[in-house]
Amino acid sequence: MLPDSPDERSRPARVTIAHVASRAGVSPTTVSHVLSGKRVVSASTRRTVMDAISDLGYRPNYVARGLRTRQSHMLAVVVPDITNPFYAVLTRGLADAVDASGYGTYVCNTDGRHDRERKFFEDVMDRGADGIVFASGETASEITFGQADYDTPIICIGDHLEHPLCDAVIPDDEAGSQAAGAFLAKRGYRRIGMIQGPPKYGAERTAGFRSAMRGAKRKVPAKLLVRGDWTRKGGYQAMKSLMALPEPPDAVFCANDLMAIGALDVAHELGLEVPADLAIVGFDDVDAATIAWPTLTTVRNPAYEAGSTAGDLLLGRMSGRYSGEGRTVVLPCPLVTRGSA
Amino acid sequence: MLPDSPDERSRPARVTIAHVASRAGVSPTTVSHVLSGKRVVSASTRRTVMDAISDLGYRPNYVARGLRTRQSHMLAVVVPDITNPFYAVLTRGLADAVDASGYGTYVCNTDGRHDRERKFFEDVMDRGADGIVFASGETASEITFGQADYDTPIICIGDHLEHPLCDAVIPDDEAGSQAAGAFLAKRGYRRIGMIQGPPKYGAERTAGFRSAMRGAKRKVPAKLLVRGDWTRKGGYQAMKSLMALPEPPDAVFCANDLMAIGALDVAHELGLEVPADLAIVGFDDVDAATIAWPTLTTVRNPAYEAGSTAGDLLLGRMSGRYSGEGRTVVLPCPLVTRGSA
DNA sequence: TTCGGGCCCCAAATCGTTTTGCTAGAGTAC
DNA sequence: GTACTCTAGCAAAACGATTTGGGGCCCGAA
Repeated sequence: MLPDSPDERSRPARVTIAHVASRAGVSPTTVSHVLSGKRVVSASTRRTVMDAISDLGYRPNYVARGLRTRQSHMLAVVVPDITNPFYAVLTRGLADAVDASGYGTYVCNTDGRHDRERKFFEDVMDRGADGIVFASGETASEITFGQADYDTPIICIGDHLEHPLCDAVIPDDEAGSQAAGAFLAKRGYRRIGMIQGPPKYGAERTAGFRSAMRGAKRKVPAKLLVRGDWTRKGGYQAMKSLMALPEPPDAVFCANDLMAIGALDVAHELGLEVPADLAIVGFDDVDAATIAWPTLTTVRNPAYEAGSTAGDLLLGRMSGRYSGEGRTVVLPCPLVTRGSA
Repeated sequence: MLPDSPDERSRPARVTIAHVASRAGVSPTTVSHVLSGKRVVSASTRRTVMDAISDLGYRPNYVARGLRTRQSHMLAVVVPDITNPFYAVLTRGLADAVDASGYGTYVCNTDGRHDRERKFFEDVMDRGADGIVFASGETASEITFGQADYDTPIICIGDHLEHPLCDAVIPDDEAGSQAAGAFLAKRGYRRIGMIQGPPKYGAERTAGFRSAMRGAKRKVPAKLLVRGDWTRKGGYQAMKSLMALPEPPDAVFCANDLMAIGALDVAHELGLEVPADLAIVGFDDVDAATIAWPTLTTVRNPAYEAGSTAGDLLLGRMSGRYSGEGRTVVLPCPLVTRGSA
């Protein structure tokens, strides 16, 4: 079959506001006004215009509009990896919050790399995003945003940022971790250990745990505090080392669910009963927490709420309803008890 | 603290190509040419211009550029729900494939609703997306794209679409399901059942399974073919009904992993040994498949590859390297054997 | 009759690029 | 000196909307 008739000059030019205007016998100005409602036009003219619009199948060109109005009605969300359920849910929360106001979302995966964070930051600025939510790990604050006159609002998730227009929404990691520790203590576990995140990360989770131990008058030997790299495998290895101790723990708080699942793996491997022989608590409450066996007791990290409050904060600034200095909202991280502790 | 000095007219106007030009003592045209390289400019002029650019911190305005060139360097991906790991991974595959070519991705969640599919389709057209990948469930083909002269390339994932510029990438559900069925038969299971998707959905998976049973000379009693709604709970209920049969199955193929996990739930509940008493096979190979206990034998649905081939197809059309009629690439779905069968 | 004031609508400038001719000048060849 | 070809740069017209300062027209009041 041949591609098409060779002479297909016939492709109808895109229909613009000018076509509508000429068909309706009015000026482009008037068409614009019936569309935007920024000035009143008589009912009869409005009808004529509307008819012309639907006859011609006119659709406004957002790019042209954006050039003039300096608004893209697009938000950028910068995350380490959309494949990570936490960020996927966060993104969804954001999208849902702003969808009704006509904002779409543009997603960037940084893999936690600074160069990519920076590149995407510039990319979305140049694209004219109306707002940015920055959730790229804990490294956000290290980004240099340059000294330019950014009047684009920015929200940081999980971290602060020194910038006048920057709001922050942060989960209350410390309180959540404290609740987890207190829960284990109250359940009567004697030797409670923790698998932390890598050095310099997740300090609040460790702090919350320590505070809980202090509150319960429990000593926590240095040997019972080990580190993992957030992955299932890392959790597995860390747990292995804990269980190899002369006096292994009878309960372990893991700084995230993936590592907790790794810890569960070694419990299975060792033939231990969870939670009778060994209790395990995670952090995040990802989907997998209910799929693991036994189901994982964990601290809920409110990804969806984080995304949607970010959206609300952004909406507030973009609409001009709020224009003060940076706000910070902290989200509670409740303990959810299931089978593993 | 007061908002700012009251008279802050001082906000420096955005620096445009004209500023650069005047600072470098050349015309905007020349600046544009050094940036795009579309015409040659002398080395000395180029240097002057580049210096002016970095002195002023000029950054090109993508919106204005897009208006003129009719390119947004943005791709839209329309999925039911980014929260679903399958679509998250697909989106990531797409993003990775096109990132190097300077394309970004705009994500739309339809929740499988036709009205939203349609709305987002128009939205991304009006936004001037350079390409669209449509992965919104199995309903894509029912969308009416209108008769407009869309010269925007579209890729459908998992389904075809009657449109000259539309390519399709579809996973080989049938072959994958057949492999799963054949595997169970070869392992010597006697009564093999299946939990299908809802009516009218996932027909290929059922077909593959039936074909495998025919090939292995196994009869499959109608009672052993039940339906679920893709969810864990649905799988749980379907499995319940299967096990309540006078002659329950000793192996079950589930049309997706979530339902397989639901099936595992009832095995646990009934105290059955998996796979000794009961074998279970899923479809998709989501992350959770390796978290379930025992780990799930399943058929791999290549989400990442689907996304990245979609990206490649798009790149081919957008660059003009290909402009023929709709292509279809089918992706193999290999069986991955783990603990549950 | 004139003036003031609503009501509708229009012309033209603008947003920040890219893309065409076009031209001035410099270098050859005859 | 003429004719021709390059080279390097410029002016101006797009691209498709929004925005703003007017300006007819009509009506009622002075």
